[in-house]
Amino acid sequence: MESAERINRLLNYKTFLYQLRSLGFIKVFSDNIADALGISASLVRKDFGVFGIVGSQKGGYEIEKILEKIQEILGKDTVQKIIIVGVGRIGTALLEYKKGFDKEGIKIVAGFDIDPATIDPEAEIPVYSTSLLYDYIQDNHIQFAIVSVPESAAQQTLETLKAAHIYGILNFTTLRLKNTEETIISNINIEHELSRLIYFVKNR
Amino acid sequence: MESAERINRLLNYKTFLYQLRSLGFIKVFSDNIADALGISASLVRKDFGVFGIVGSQKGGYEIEKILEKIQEILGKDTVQKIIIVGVGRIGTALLEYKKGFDKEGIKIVAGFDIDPATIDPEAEIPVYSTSLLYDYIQDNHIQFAIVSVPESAAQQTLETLKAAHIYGILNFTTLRLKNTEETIISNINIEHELSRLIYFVKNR
DNA sequence: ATTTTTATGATATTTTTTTCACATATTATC
DNA sequence: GATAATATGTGAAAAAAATATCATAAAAAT
Repeated sequence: MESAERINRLLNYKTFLYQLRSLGFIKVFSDNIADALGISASLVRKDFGVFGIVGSQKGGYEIEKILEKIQEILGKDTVQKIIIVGVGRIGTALLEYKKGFDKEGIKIVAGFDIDPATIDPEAEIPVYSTSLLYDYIQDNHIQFAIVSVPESAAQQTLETLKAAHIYGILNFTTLRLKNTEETIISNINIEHELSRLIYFVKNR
Repeated sequence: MESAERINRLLNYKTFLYQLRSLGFIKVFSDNIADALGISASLVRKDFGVFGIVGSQKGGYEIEKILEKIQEILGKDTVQKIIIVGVGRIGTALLEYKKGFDKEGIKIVAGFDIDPATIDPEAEIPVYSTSLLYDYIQDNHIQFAIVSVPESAAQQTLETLKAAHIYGILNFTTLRLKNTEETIISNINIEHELSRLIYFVKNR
């Protein structure tokens, strides 16, 4: 399995190459990508080598071919069903990302909330009571969840998800739980991001 | 200057030690921290060494002392003023983080939006018209901005911020601009986070 | 007071990641 | 068709990051 950093770069390649393609480009050189992302060309080539992306000597790489390969690596052939637990501000914002997610084979299939005013099982993306969370996961074989509940509900929510043997959690709460044998937890911490940014600006 | 990874760990140490302290702990061993964060104890000690955090042999580290040192390293003695450009779902969610940010010396001083319905200069955190953005930055010596505008406004917004010589940008749009001499841009891409999570679950 | 225990801190080792360098293949030019 | 130009792909080298090892100091036990 590849390192997190390498997968990050792969995603960055993808984003950049989508842009290039939309500008009408057909081919690209490792140098172009390197300049755009601020890394070295040899690292781009090494990544491509690792992922089995081949170009032609002197002719560079075909954008279309790279993108196909990347989608294959990321397993974007199968649609992944995701639920959102906690349909507050952030949860709602994510529900609205729908279109962008769909394009990438990520399908948000339901939301869960305790607030009766938020619950709406008839919506395009239905929002159910959190009390149904565990059973929904079981019945629909859900593998991924985004958690955007308030601090106070975080522990309970994460425990429920683990108990339901969910495979991956994108955690927006500040509570940090460790990965288990079954569940990978990816934490997003805006405050950390800001603090880091401030640190690097100050120590530039 | 330290690596991004090391600063990340420092922030993780901070979060974990806050938790420990709130549980009544006074001292901590490198082993405890290592176990909690899933890294090795020697890495914790190496980090501490680099940052000038010292413990006592056999006695471990004083939590209070570590936390003081971390705050010092992160420059949390001075309050940083931040603005939010784009007060939609995500922008509003961030405005509501206020309390958590304040605690960390991060002060959101204003929002900016083009929607007249959102503009409210009298609110606790005032929301102004985006047309005032450039002048506000100049007049108030703002160094940091969070950008959470829709895709269509991203390019324009980021250009304005760069032109206003802002030092750091936390970018929630999918547009990726490179750092300039003056401005560090930190990109947050939820779709990438999800894709990475899915990749690691699938290739576990 | 002496011995034992144990956690730090520094150094050495190992592992991982990135860069360098160049042979090779492919396209363009003459 | 031969020659020149140039971008890939790869294996070696360098750099960076993480881990292991262990002497030492400090607390606890005897």
